[in-house]
Amino acid sequence: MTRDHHPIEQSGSLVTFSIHDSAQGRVVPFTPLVDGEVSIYCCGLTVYSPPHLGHIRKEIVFDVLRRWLTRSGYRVSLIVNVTDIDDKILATAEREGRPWYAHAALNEAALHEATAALGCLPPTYEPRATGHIPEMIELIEEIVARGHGYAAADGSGDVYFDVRSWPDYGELSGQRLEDMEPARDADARGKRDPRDFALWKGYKPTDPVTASWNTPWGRGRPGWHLECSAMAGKYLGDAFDIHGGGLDLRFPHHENEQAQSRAAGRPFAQHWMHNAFVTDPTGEKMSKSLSNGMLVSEVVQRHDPRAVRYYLAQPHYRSMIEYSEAALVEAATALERIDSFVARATERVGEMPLGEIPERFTTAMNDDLGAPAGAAVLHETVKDGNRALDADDEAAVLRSLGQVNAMLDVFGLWQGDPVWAEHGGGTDLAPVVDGLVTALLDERAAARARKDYAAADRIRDQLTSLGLTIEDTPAGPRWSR
RNA sequence: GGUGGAGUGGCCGAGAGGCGAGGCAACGGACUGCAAAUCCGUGUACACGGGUUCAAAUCCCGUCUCCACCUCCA
Repeated sequence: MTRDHHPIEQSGSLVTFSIHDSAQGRVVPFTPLVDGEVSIYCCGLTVYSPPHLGHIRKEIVFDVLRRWLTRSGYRVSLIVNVTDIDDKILATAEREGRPWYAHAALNEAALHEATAALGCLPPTYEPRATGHIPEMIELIEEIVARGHGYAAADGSGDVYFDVRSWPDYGELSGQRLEDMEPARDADARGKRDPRDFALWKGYKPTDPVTASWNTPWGRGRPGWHLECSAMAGKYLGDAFDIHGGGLDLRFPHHENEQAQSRAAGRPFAQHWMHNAFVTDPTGEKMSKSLSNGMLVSEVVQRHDPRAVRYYLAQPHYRSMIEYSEAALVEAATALERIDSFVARATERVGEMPLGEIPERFTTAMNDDLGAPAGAAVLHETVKDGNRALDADDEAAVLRSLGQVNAMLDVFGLWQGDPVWAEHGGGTDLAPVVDGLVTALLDERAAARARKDYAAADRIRDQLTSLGLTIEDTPAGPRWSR
């Protein structure tokens, strides 16, 4: 595997990875702050509910980004936080009658189950908001000391960011302060401007005491935006390369993160990447509240998890995916075609090589993660490989197979990837099944030999009705699934 | 009111001035006992109306429809 070469040396010329920087609204060449390393902070989930298809798309998008940059020779640090304290967690936990932290832990476990099921590598580190209160307090102190934050005048214990003290406020989302809809926040709660946002939220008697921490401004809990700034700073430093997240976080979350971090004197993210949504079957954004069979745990009951991953990874990350069950089935069929080539080619050459990545695939992925164009190259390579298989050109089969595996690996779909290894559990019946099916196929072969096609077809129909596919190849019958 | 995005063949889904990405489905052919798989072949697609250009899905103007954000939503 040639994974360690430095990108600069790749094919003798400078590698030109470009990304769409949402802050600039265009695709720009990417140059990391530290040569050969990429630092990425990606807003994780607020764990008040199990993840649905839309949530998991973000995990897959950034997993593919990370795999691609790693494959390109970079050392990648991917920090994905878990927001384990916020209004919705408190509210949902109370409604469901369990402590907020237990509720968060439960849904964090569901998140991990979902990411593992869909083959996402664990991030470099996954900090929890509640584990970083000291870092948050430090950050607030810096902001206040520089005159961009203030404790609420009403003595509530709230601490706000003063948006009017920060001229660049609105820069990231391309909005001007005066155009913004004034917050529909009826009670100003001691704010200087209705658009000021909370850095820290003072303790309210309706909150559980366990959801509060002591600070120089009194007891309370962190504001959502502040958490991310503090965690990004701790693990990636004052400046880092890429900040990612869902499109809906661009404003206010990311705008606020950037404002408060820079107001504290930290350069913060150099580039912003935002992935688009998965819409629900009515064409609207999938919301957390309606769980109409879109939870990851439900979808993987209906479909092969690798097919689900393919379905979410193949469209461009900035395009909306209009979810439909039919489209998912279609994606599964397309992946089956690839898998079927891999299976037959692997049988032929007797190994699972991870080969070179075709140039066109590299070009596609370097252009703002052009997954669709990359997938097209993948399919064309499968076709090449199938032709080679038909032509008995073993060298060409080996080459195509290596390329296909390498491209699958970038998408996190390579079957040799440990993320797809079966996690044990129960007796492995595979050899038994294999033996039984082989015995039946032998019987069918005998029937065919004596031209008793009725008997032969009966056996095949029987196996087909069990969900197996029987193919007669020049090398004899093979069965799958 | 402000900001951003989208409308592509039966379906999904790229592209962004000239040679029809790719997949799924369909049809024809090869192969097969029949199939399956595979290969070969088959498509006058770019919301609508104007315009610019030798050439427009791609640029400009206008219209319609949809979506997102401006509410602690990936």
